[in-house]
Amino acid sequence: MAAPTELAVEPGGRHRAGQASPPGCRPSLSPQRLALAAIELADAEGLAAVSMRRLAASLGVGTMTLYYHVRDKDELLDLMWNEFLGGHLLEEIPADWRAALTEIAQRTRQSYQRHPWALNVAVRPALGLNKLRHLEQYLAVASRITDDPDEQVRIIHSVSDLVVGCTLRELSGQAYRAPIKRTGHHGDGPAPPLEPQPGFDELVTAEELPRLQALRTAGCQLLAPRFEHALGWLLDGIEAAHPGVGQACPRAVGAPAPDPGLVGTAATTRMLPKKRA
Amino acid sequence: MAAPTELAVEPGGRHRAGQASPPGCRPSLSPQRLALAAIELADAEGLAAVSMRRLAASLGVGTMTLYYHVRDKDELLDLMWNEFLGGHLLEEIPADWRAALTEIAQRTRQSYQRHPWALNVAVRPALGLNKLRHLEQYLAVASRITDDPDEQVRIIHSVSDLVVGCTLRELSGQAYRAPIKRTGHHGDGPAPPLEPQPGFDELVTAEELPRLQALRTAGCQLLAPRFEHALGWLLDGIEAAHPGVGQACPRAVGAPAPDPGLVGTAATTRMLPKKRA
DNA sequence: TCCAGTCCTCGTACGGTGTACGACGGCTGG
DNA sequence: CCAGCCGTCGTACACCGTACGAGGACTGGA
Repeated sequence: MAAPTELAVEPGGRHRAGQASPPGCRPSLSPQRLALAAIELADAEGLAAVSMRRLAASLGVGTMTLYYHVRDKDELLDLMWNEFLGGHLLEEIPADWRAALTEIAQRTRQSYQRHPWALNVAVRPALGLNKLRHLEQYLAVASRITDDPDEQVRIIHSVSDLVVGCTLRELSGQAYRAPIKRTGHHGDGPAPPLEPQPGFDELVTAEELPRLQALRTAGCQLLAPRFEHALGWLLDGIEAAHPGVGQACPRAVGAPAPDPGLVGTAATTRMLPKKRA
Repeated sequence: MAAPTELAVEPGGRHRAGQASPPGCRPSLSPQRLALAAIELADAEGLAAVSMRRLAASLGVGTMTLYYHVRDKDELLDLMWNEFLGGHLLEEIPADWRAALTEIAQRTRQSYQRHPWALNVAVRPALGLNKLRHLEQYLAVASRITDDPDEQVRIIHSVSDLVVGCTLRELSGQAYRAPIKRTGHHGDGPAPPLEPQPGFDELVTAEELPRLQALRTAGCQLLAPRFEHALGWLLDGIEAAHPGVGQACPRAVGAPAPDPGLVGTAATTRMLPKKRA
């Protein structure tokens, strides 16, 4: 469950899966199936549980079988990352640029929260097809704000950086408050309100940290989510830097809106090569 | 070299290192020394090279000796993280709040760039003393913008989130362009200008990604740094949300400015407990 | 002087990991 | 019938984190 993209997987192993599926069409192994199974594992038991042995076992095959479909564990992670990115592509992009950027950001955020392991994989640079699709969607919005390509890129990066940074912080925070036994449920409940750290008091009472102390006595919670505030400020800044953008809403631009079939079909496409072994 | 904080380490092992050093004062093992050695290792050969065996070897002791000073490898990572954070505390906080936030952000950024492994450790929630000091410095600035503690926290988070997100993206980008042999040098040279991905063209020429294609033909580089733009926008938004802050610069507030001695002395202090074994 | 106790070190061993190598069966085309 | 590929997988190796317990150095009290 909770696989980011649900789609029929065409068989065909290592070399060029482009052809039509052979008649005996059972859903044998494939990079995508590997990725989906690995994601399921990571969602359920954390990224550390994704070992080649466990993944193979969960697929009912021998360990080394995986290495026929995947060069590395790194490549497996790349595939997971690509699949993850495909999971939060928008079907339709809102006409208003603020709404659009907000929607993309929040979808991404939710996706990270559903698949916390993705943050540990995010360091990986692999530029997969879905990453490009994601960028394309961002670009569709940014191009309504400015015509300068460099500026478009700056806008996109600033928003997506904020998303990643904020989500990373939030997830480490809630990783704290559930220090052990990270079973499947991550965001259940609205999170306990107070600063949960035991022994927090001893450290903060140090006369060295007056403002933190004041914050604590004020009952302020350090881990409050409030991502929207930050994004709002950033968008305000962007808007101020690009006058004459706010009102002239140029109707719903024909969003690329990748038809669901396409998203899946080409997803088996090899990631871009990373090592030239 | 390049250890974030350089300071005399007092000996004394597991239980309460508070007392004065015994006469025979050779700099034996200590959590701090472990952390510093581990950081040196991680700087030189990446986080993956930091194994208990290698760390022990680099210190000239047996592997299991480490476990007398550290409960876990996790605790070692916590110590590294704490030491890392201590490495970019400001000695003096600029009077102007924009300059102050910018300086904190950039110092943090540079620190991440010097120690890229820290981003992989950043998922860890451990609230060490240096983390609190870092927060305190942020708070010293945020309290000049608003009196609302919750708003202060929101401001701090938004800035630091942007820093983390941006740095994470940049480092993965340059991790790409130096795919193998990640030796010590990370940011040498201004980075090659063009989109370096081999095979990038094949993917982008897909008619599915028109805007990316346009971007590429426009010669725009996707991995341009330009962190300052994003931060500028964010600060603009914050400033706009808090009118009457920009000009009334209330002189150089007496920054906590932890005297260098203090920063070091207490740094051996145990991290806050994470697992309640 | 002896002994008990604490601090610190470390060798060994166990179960886990990623993966190189080569063997093996089944299918297909000549 | 047979060569050759596709896909599978067992074994082995080096490395990892760490539980366990032995042992040495040094202390303070008897």
